[in-house]
Amino acid sequence: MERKTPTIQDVARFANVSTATVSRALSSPEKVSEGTRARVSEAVRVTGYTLNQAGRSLRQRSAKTILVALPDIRNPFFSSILDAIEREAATRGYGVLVLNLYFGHETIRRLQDFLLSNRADGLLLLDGSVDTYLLQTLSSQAGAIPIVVACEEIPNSGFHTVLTDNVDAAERATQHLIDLGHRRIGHLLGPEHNVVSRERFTGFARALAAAGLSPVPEWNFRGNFDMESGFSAAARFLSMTERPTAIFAANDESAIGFLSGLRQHGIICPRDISVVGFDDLGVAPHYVPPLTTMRQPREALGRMAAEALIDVVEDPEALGMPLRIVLRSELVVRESTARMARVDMEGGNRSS
Amino acid sequence: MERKTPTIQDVARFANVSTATVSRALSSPEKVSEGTRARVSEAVRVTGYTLNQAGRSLRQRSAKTILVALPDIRNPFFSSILDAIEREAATRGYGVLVLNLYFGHETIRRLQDFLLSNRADGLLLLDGSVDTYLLQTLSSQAGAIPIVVACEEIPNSGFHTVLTDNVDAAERATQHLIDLGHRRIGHLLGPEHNVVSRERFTGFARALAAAGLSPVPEWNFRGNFDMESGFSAAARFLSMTERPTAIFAANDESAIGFLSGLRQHGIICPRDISVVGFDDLGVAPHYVPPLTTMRQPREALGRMAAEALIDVVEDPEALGMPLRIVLRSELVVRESTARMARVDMEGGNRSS
DNA sequence: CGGCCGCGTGTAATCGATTGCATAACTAAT
DNA sequence: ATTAGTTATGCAATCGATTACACGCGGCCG
Repeated sequence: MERKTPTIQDVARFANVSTATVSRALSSPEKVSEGTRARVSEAVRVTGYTLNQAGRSLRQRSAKTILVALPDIRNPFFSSILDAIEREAATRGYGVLVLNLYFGHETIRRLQDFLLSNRADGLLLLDGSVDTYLLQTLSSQAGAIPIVVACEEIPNSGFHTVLTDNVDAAERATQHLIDLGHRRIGHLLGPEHNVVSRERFTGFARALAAAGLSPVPEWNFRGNFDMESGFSAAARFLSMTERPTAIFAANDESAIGFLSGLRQHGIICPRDISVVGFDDLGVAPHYVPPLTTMRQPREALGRMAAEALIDVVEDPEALGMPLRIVLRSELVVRESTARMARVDMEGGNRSS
Repeated sequence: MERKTPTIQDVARFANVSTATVSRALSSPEKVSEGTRARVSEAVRVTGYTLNQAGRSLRQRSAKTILVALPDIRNPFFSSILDAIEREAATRGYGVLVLNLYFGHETIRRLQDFLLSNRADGLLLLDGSVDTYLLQTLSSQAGAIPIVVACEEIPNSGFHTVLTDNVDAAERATQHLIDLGHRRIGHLLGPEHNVVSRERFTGFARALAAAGLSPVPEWNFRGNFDMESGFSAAARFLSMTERPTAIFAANDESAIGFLSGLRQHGIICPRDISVVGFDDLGVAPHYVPPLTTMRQPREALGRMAAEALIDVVEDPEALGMPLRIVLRSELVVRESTARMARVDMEGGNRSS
């Protein structure tokens, strides 16, 4: 009863072969004769043998594990990407380690440790705001740890990258508002130093410019990708006398917070204001009103990033040049955006 | 340039000591003289040494990693628990492997492999519907893999468990509706074979019974914890002539789907119906109307579960009896529930 | 018939860190 | 001065799997 977990030795003894043969029978069956193979299988069955990954890792210097580092697991946007990554990794026989990214050296050190200690074979980074220098070191050293950056771009880093067309998508989202007749259009921004956030602002500005509209700085509301920041932005919106008739929000969460804040003061979407979001969260179609939003192909993004990373892990030469995949987002029109009704000159809104 | 990652040997050579001393200097510094310790530190710094976890795992038969198995990472309820788990694990120096649980033997085998192959030292299970027999085998064998079940209870399993007071919380949620004067109360169920879902139903029924109300089977709407199922339930609700005036939904997501479905047909909450949800998702305070809901202490749950698991991993005797922690949920009253207005006898609702 | 090839298998080294045991150098006690 | 005890360190075995190399055997070719 007090037996330890069986090792390859036990299997070998039972099948009357050497451990080398057992190993071969299990990982390259074509190298052993049919009879031996059968005896080994049987022995595995009887002894209840399972591989000890630590032993294999040590010898092969690979852990069959990838490390996913992300800024916030709780964010449904990231968690659904993580989900896709896990699925892809699972089908290729890899485990997935997750790491929350906070600020400070502590985190970076942890990240480094995971990679350098052979616990993970590669890094899938879902955040562009990590110390680039350190990462470069990691990936260019002799150890050459494969890195794929997803969601956010680290400019000039030379890392493989999988992302969505943020600038273009933001431009199209804004264009949608313009097409509906809006001329007074504001933007609910993402975090100040966030790459994605900037790209979306760029797209927004570009659409305005293309339509010959001049940007109004007061209509750029500081935000933070979360509901609270959208809620606060609503307060600022309400305090203004010259208000926009439409808002492009950097993501759905802030859009929801914003709408929620407005509604408390009787400003109703889409009657009084049109709002387009970004991400197409699960709740978007069920919000009140259902949200018009840019849908990012989250599953595809996660899957492709994982694919790419594992490809490189298994064959560092696999991808020649640094890979750069850009996935197209799709505008989903629902009810939070509506055609401008009447004259545009009166900026005020009455409460219901 | 073509150097491999430095090993403990390199450090030893540089510091002019044996590998044994280096090992001790790093993991039990008190066993080494001060001078040597300094030389080793210096050597570590110069060589850029980092531990190879595979080597250590092999020798110590522990991976400093826990495995978290959950039914759906995308679900914000689970992802925020996962977040708390990761934080706790990080502070104790453990890595976190995640595993999506699907159905079928494939998944179970994977789970088993992870544990038996020494890739993880313990299992944190966020789902009660896994084959109990298999788990029992895992945890009672000589290997004795520590298991903690969180969120859901596996009755009579003898596993350590951390969960919330589902039955009681559901009873209190329902009681809240009763307190508001509702007498015709329905329930939007969770998945049929789900433990949590059943517990919440039990609490619901208990509250009804305590108030002397007789349950109406047609008012139990089949659901699935997701928005779509809530949305479909709304269709059934609308087709009924005798409708409840209040609904206790098994979770916020289904509550939102339900409300969204009703709203499309002009049934407005809380004017025409009161709804109480469960979980207090991030969107709950910003929904229209803001959702009354039972808030589960998700962070605490994740943290305590991780704590307990790591305690057991590090000292199998740490917890004597199977641990059972029950955390109390808290009713958050917002605007989706309102006092019954007039006579209760006319069940119909008019659209606006 | 001799040499070569290829297949299937075994032997033993190896991956990197930890740790039981041995040893040496001191200190303290008798 | 001898012995016992303590502290710091080294030696070498060990964890479990993989794999380079060697070997034996049978078949085939010249």
